[in-house]
Amino acid sequence: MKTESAWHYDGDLKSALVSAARAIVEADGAEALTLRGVARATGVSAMAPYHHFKDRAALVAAVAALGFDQLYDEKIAALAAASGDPAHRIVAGSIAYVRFVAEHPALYRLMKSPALADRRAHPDLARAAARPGQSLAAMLAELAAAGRLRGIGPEQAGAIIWALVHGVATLANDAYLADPETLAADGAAALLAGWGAL
Amino acid sequence: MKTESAWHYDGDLKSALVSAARAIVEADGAEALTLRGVARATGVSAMAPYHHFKDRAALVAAVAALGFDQLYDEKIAALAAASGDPAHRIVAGSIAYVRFVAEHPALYRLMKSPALADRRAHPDLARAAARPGQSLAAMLAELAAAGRLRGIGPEQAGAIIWALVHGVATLANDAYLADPETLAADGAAALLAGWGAL
DNA sequence: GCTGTAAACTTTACGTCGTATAAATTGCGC
DNA sequence: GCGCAATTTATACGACGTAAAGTTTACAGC
Repeated sequence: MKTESAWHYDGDLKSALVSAARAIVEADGAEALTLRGVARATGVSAMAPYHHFKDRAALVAAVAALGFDQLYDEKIAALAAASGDPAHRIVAGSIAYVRFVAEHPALYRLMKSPALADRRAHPDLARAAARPGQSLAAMLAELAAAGRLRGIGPEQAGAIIWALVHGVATLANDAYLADPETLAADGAAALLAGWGAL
Repeated sequence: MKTESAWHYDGDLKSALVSAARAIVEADGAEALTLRGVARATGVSAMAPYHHFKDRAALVAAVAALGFDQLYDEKIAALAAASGDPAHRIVAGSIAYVRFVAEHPALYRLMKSPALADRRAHPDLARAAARPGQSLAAMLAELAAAGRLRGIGPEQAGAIIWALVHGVATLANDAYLADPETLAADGAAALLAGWGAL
C-alpha cells in the first residue's frame, strides 16, 4: 500500500530533480551527477526524469542555467553596491564573479563543462550564460563612449576581461592559484590601466 | 593457434596504450576516452592496461603529462624565435600557448580536467604541468629586476598573465570567443602596459 | 634441459551507468 | 463515473570501471 508517497511533487518533479541534482553537484562534484542518483534522491524511478529531460545533458543544462542565473544576480548585486565609475564597477564585478566560483566550485565546473559547449542544443542555457557578460559589455561601452578606452574596442576588451576573470576563477578552482579575488581585481585593474581607463 | 600476435609490444604496451589514448582523445574528445576502448584499439584485453596504470585516472594523467611536455616544447620554440625583450617574448609565449590549445582542444581539456586537479596523486603530471609557467616566471623576473614592473610582484603578474591566457584559450575552446591569438596578444600587452613594462 | 617464480596478460564476473521499450498509474475534461 | 493524455514504473540491453582468479611468458638457478 503505497497509495500516496512518491508523487506529492504535483507538477514539480522537474524542479525537484533540478534541486536534487544541484545538491549532488555541490556535495560530491559534477562527475558524481548521475541520472539514476538524482532519481533515487528524489524517490522516483530511474526512468522518471526522462519525461522532463531529454537526456542527462538536458538535466545538466538545467542545473547550469540555474547557476548562471545566480551568478548574474550576485554580480548585479555587487555592481549596485559599487561606486559609479564604470572602471571601478568592472573591478567589483570581477571580484563578485570570482567569489561566486570560489563558493560554488563544482557548480561552476559543471556550468562550463564541455558537454554544454554546444549551446545551440540548449537555448535556455545559452541565454542564461550570456547575461553576466552583458553587464560587463554595458560598462565597457560606457567607458568607450567617454573616450576612456584607448587602443581597443569595447567588445575585445570585454572578451579579454572575461577571459582573465574566468581564467583566474578556473585555475583557483583547480588549486593552481590562491587568492583569486585579489588576482582578479589586480588583473582587471591592470588591464584597464593599460587601456588608459584607470 | 595464436602463438604470436598479442605481445610484440615487448615492454612497450604502456607507451602503446598512451599513444592510443591520445589518438582517441584527439579524434573523439576526452569524454570518449575509455579504458576498454584503449585496450581494444591496442589489440589487448580489457584488463591489460591495469598492469601499467592503477586506474583510468592514471592513464588520463599520463596522456596529460605528454600534452604538457608538448605544450612546453612549443612554447620554448616560440620564445626562442622571438625578440630579446622579455615583454615581447611574454606576448609571443602567450600566443604559442593559445595556439597549442586551439590545435589540440580536446587534449587541453583533458590536461585541465578536474579529475587531475588533485596533483598530489600524479606527481609526474604535476612536474610536467609546472614547466610552462616557469618560463613565464623567468621572463617576469627579468622585467622586475630591470625595474619595469610597477605596482605588482613578478609572481602575481605571472599568475595573472597565465590566467588570462588560459582563460582566452579555454573560452575559445568552448566556442565562447573567436580569434584567441589576437585576444591573448592584446590582453597580455595591455597587462604589461598597465604595469609599465610596455 | 628442467623447474620454480614473478610479471604480463586474459577470462570471468559484478555493480553502475545511460537509455530504449512497453506497461501501469495518475489527474482531468466530459 | 469514464476515457484520454500525461506521467511514472518495470524491464531490459549494452558499455563502462574494475575486482578476482587463472593462464602464459620470460627467465633464474640447478
